[in-house]
Amino acid sequence: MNYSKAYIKTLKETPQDAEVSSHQLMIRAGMIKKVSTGVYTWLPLGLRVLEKIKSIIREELNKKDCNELLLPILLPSTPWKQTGRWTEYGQEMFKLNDRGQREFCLGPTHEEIITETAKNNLRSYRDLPAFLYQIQTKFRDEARPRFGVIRCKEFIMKDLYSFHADSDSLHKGYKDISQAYRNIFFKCGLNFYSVDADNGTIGGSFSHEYVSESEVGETEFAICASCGYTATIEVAPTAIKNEESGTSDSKDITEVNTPNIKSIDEVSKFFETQPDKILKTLLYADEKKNNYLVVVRGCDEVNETKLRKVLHKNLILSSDKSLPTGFIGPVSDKNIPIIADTLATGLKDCICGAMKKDTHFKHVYYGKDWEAIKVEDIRSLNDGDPCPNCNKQLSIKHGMEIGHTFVLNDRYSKPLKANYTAKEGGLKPILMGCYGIGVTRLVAAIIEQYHDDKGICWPASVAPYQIEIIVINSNNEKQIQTAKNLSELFTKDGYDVLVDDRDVSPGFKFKDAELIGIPYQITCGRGLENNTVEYNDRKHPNKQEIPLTNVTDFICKEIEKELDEQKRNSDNSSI
RNA sequence: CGGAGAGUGGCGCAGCCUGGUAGCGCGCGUGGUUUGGGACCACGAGGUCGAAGGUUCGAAUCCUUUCUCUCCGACCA
Repeated sequence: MNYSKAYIKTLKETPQDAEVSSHQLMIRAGMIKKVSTGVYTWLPLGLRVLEKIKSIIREELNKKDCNELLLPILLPSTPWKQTGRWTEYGQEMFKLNDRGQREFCLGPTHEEIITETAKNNLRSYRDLPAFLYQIQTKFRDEARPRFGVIRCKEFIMKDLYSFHADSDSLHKGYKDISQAYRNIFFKCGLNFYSVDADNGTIGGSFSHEYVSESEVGETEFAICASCGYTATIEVAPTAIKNEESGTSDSKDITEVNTPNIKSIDEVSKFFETQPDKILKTLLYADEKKNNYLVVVRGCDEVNETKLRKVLHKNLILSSDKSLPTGFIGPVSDKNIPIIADTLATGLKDCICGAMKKDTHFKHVYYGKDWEAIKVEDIRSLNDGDPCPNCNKQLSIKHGMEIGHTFVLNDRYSKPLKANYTAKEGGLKPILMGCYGIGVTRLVAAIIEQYHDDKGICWPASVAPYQIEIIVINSNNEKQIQTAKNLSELFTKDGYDVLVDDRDVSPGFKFKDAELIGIPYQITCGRGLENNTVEYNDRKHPNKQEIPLTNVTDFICKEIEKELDEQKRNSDNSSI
């Protein structure tokens, strides 16, 4: 492809409404264009990367006997009502009616429809297991889309569903797909972790999140350097034990005037103590506006996923202003049910808000001064907490969720009556697993890991073009002709080549090449007088003159070397 | 949904406080000079200042309403 014919419009200046580097670079490199908040057009350069990633996914899944199909985006409400998710999914779902007032949604995910589709064809244990997947656009009415294509209202996802006769087969399938996922992410060049995760509203028994390491990620996870334990912060259990509690040496609860001392920070300074001697109390409410006081230690944060599991319902932080914000505490006559974190109930002689403006209590003891209706692990782990597996120190990292796998069991097959005839006769619900990869998000994840201050540095496996040939002077016949010849040779070898033949100054071409990040670069310029071209590697810049006769061999070897390395990574990662 | 901020040629911004007919850089077009790090000269095109209403002789500027966008939080298979 000649650059002069390519629809690649780069931007010199960083767009104002892009915050994270992948977003800025995707816009500057002309990969995407925003249409509305959380809705993007994929321009030709971006689309090329998307297609490369899709090919990698297809290649790895097809190896595992997965079958690609394409489900509709427009989905009727009926199966969603049968599984209960028509209401359970909530405001995230785009709903609409047709002219006959029949209800539809734009598919946010496809468990219901795939189960409906598959059940008619999977009638016997002889048909199982089966693996079906699609690469399809999903729609979610995100409350707050952000970070470019990382969190969107419309995005492309690869979703795979597996169908099994028994639990052994399901777990074998799950493991197989996990291996395929590792291969896919390694081939994309990513550093990633597979971590224990929460099932959310999808249901089922257990799940893993695939998280690419990145500062902008919205997933927080704990990792143990010593035993390899990994889990998202939502599910990682607290492994700290309470000391023996007791009130034998207790002092009497005392009211203290604390004018305008509200935050945990201010309270700990005022009392000259540490946050772990203070009770942090937050007011939560359920959907019916029933209030709950949630109590953790001052040094901890409430984990709302854990909290949801304790009460089996969704709680949200209340904006009710009737309680004195900053002075809320569990010691009161208000009769609001209290959910307490285990560690909070272990504190002796601690400080808490007195439910009265500008007042705190000191010498507060659990059991004597306050009690909770539930005492459970409802805090998020902190950096340095002990590992639940080996008790060594955990660290907390940030990452981006790029894939998620779930064991669903009969969560969907049962309500949708997807049954098969078992070997010993009789109908049984098909057991299912589902496995997602955020395809559009992967592009951003890769850029987050592969960029510098000049632009993107694509891994060869997903680069829109593997090779860029820069013609210094597009009026120089020899330079143009050499570029053309080289391009044909590389193309014949199966590589994608971009030839910058534009009549602009050389600096312009170099800057653009760096920005769009083509991994291997050849410059046809002054060296041609001695029959050499200049070679450069985007990721490890090191310009060198190479004789024209060697250049194709040289570059092909460099590319193969990079691809082999990624392949070795995935071969070594068997689980 | 709560808090904060922003809408002025394709992009990035100034002008607004203190009302008087819209400006800069980049990009774009034409001609010319250039050709190894976003070149130079000349000429040129392009904006009902997000929208509606109001105050005023006069509104990008002041007031009201509204829409859109960004950031922090809430929410998020």
